Parts: sequence; C-alpha cells; structure tokens
Amino acid sequence: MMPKPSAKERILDAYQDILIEHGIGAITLEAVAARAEVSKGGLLYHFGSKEALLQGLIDRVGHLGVTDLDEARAAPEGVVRYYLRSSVTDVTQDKAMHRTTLAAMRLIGNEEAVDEAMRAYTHNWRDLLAEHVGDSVLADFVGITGDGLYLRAMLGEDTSHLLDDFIAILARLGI
Amino acid sequence: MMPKPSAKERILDAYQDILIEHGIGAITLEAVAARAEVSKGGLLYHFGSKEALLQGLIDRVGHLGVTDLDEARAAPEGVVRYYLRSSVTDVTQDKAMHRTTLAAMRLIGNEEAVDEAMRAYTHNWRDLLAEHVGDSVLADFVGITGDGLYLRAMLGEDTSHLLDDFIAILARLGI
DNA sequence: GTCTATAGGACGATAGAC
DNA sequence: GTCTATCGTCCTATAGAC
Repeated sequence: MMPKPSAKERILDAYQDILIEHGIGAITLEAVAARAEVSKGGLLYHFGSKEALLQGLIDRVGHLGVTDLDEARAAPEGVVRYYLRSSVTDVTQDKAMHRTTLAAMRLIGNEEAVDEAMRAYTHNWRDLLAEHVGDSVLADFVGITGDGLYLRAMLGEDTSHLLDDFIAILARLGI
Repeated sequence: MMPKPSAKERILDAYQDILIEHGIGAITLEAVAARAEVSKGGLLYHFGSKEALLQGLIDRVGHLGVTDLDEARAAPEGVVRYYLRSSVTDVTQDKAMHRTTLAAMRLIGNEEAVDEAMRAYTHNWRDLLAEHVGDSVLADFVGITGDGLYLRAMLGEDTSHLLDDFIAILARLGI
C-alpha cells in the first residue's frame, strides 16, 4: 500500500520538506539530494537543473490541485467545510496537497510561475465555492478566509482550534 | 516635508523594493546597493552584513507596527475598517507599513526572527480588534480575513474591489 | 562616509566511471 | 540510474585608498 516512493518522488518530497522547514535559502542541490538520500549527480539525473526541480513542484500543485477539488466535490461534509478544514494546520494534518501548498507558498514572489500556479489554485477554489455558496462575493469571502488560515499556517501557527467557530460564523451568514 | 532620506533609510527601502518586486533570490548586496545608489562598500558601512540588513527590516516592522496600531486607534472610520483597508492592495496603496509587511512576508519561513515579528504584529492587531469587536472569536475571524487579503496582495492581486462588500458582510455579523 | 579591489567560500552544473 | 570529482561563477565580506 505504501511502497518506497521512486527516487524522483523522494527528491520532490525532500525539496518540499526543506522549503517548509528551512525556507528557500536552505535549498541547495546538495541539501535536497542528501535529504532524498541520493547524491547530487543522482538528483541531477532526474531533475536536470534547479529550475527543473521548481517546475516539478509547480506540476505537483497542478495535479494535486485537481485531485483536491474532486475530493472536495465528493466530500460528505460539504465543500465549504472541506475547504476550511484543509486550510488549517494541526498536528495531524498530513494531506499531500497541504504540504505542497505550504512549500509553494515559500516561493511566492520569487518565481512568477509559482505565483501563477497559486493564483490558478485559489481561483479554481473560488469558482467551486461560488457554485455551492450561490453568491460570488460570499465565495470570495470564504476563499480569502481560507487564505488567511493558510498564512497563519505559514507562520507556524496551529489554527485548528478556530475551525468550528469559523464554520459557525459562516453559518450565521447563511453559508 | 519629504527631504531625501538618509543613506541608511534609502538602503532599507531598496532592500524592501527588491524583495517585493523580485523576491529573496534577487537580494544581493550589490543589487541593494545599486538600487539605493551607493556602492557595495557604502552599504556595508551602514549595515555590516546581510543579516544586519534583515535585522533592519525586522526593526522597521516593529516600529511601524506600533505607529500603525496608534493610527488605527485614532482613525475616524474605526479600527475594523482601518484594518481591512490597510490589508488590501490597490494602485494607490503606498502606506509605509504596507510595503514593509509585503517585503517581510517574502522572508517568512526563511528566518525565524521574521516569523516571530510577523506573529507579534498579527497578535497585536488581534488584541486591538478584540477590544473593538468585543468578542475574541470574531476578532480572530476579522484578523484572519485581513491576513487572507494580504496573501492575495502577496500574489500580486488587487483586492480593493472587495473591500466594501467585505465590510458589509462583517456588518451582518454585528461588527 | 563612501569608494575600488580582491580574497575566500559556496553553489550549480558538467564529465565521465561504474 | 547512481556515483565522485571538478570547473567556473557568483556572492559575501574584508582591506585599504580617498
């Protein structure tokens, strides 16, 4: 069920992990290779340059983003609840998209391609939220509330204790 | 009224500008010095190292943060409105704290001292909002809405068109 | 207080063995 | 597919003139 991931996936995981734990400044080919338990040469066989590594993360944002929206549509708890729940970080949050998003956020403003991928992701969510909330402005409002929770996650805060209260507040707005 | 800023201030402004426009990857002593119109040696006279430059930005977050909260307390429009307005980016937004915050956000996750300064700033705002909203959870909610708007600003989006609608939504919650 | 020049180190990427 | 070794570049920081 959980076989050892391929070297390529391990390398991308290592890239994410270092971004989340130490930030963009700690990203060197050597550090990523060491964490993925390959040599620098081994890394460069799979990703021909540092930029290829970045593109790998962007592709992951795209693929996992689609999966995430599909899961949201099918979630018994409903789209809004699913969205807010996946926006908070708590000790047990280990969803793949959550880690990929946190890693990508560390690169915002550094690479235009990352900014664009993140904008696309937030806008896709906005559209899905609009379908389920029935109001364009309220959809923006819920979307941006989730973004705020993500910013706090980026700062290392655990916001899970706010989740139920926030859902109750949105319920008062008819959401 | 607006004399030419001292070299030290110009250097810190240049540091911020490059962070906002090109990200942490574009920060080199040479690039900052060029933008501030001093030489590399001139820069290093005022800030003895790259880390000193970072500390300068952190200090600015602290000082401007205090000023910002004071202005919010005195704002005729009220604290909540002031907060949301200063969280959106539009073409005319040139408040000093806004630019400093956007620059500091580019460094989140890279330097623990930055994360701490940003957490302190958001928590001070939360406390002020709680005084004026009268409810702890609602204060967190408004605070995080502003954070979400800031994240969008970080992505290069203009969210000013949402401001009035968001204020109206909060009014429905008795805020 | 501001400059030029350069030492010294870190990093990305290539070459080639296995 | 994975490794070691190495080259060339870019960057921080220092030294010292003005």
